[in-house]
Amino acid sequence: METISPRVRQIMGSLKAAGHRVTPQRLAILRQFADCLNHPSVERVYAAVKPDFPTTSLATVYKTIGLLKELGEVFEIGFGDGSNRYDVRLPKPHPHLVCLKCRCIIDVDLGSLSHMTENLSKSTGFHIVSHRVDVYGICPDCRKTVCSEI
Amino acid sequence: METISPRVRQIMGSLKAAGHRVTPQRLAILRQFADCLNHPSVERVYAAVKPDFPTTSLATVYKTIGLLKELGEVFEIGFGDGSNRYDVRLPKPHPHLVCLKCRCIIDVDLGSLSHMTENLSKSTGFHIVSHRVDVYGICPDCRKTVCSEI
DNA sequence: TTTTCTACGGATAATAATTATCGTTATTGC
DNA sequence: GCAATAACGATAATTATTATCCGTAGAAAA
Repeated sequence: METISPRVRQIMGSLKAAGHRVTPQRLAILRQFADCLNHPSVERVYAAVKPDFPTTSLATVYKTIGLLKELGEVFEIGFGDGSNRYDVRLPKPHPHLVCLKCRCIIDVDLGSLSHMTENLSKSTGFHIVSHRVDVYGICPDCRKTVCSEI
Repeated sequence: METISPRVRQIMGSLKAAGHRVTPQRLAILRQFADCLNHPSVERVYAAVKPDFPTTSLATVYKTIGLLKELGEVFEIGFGDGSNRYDVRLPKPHPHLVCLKCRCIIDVDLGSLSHMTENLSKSTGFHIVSHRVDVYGICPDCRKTVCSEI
């Protein structure tokens, strides 16, 4: 389809406003990111864009993500084992629920986090900039198949 | 000094119970980990052990940490940029307060996290295994010098 | 429209943290 | 003390990410 979602249009404006070009490759990456893929890895974005732009390089995906990070339009969820995931739809710190088996990531609303950071700031003297809350477990789908895979 | 702290003694028992040897190198790493260094990186542990055991290899530090992870005696705090930190004193998931400038890490008590995971389990069907809460900011010390460094 | 200038894309090399390999050494049980 | 084997240490391999470099395409000016 040719329609461009509001979120993609918003990011396009953000790119232009910062003096960057909106190239076909970038648009393709953006659309996958914002409309199709949920919390994807770099590899997944790369694989999704490849069919439309067979010559696309991994480097281009990395560069585009770097640009979006700079503009604050993407939020990076880093895991220790070198498998970063990205969130373009809600590009700010928020709690995640992560399945340890299939690695799916679900956004959850825990509320009252602003109070938490306020209290922390008072009690420790830190200037709070950001936060990260991850809860790890096994998702309902994976709980069904967990035994058969051992 | 030659005294061995209760925590180090506990881990020594844990190692022996699992059929592993307590070698001088491992003991040196353990003592730094459990008694001296707070949330250290691998490099810091390596540097601290080097004076006592000049021939120590980075590989040995990694292997020892891997062993302690296996035994559940160390908790790994992974950052996306490939700079893991470790916690031997309190080897289970807990909230951290991280300074974005000097990278110091402080343990904080936010309470009521068990209720949070209980509610999450009910509302999402996940089997909750672990969690991670990180709050990022600038620590009081760094706030004093932040301007002079620009 | 043509020219120019520069950002961008793509291939590949470089980097850096971690893990694996392998011969040698040291520890433990007998 | 001796044999079996776990552990050490040096180094190679691996992997995600970043940097480099050159050719190209796209915007702006003439």
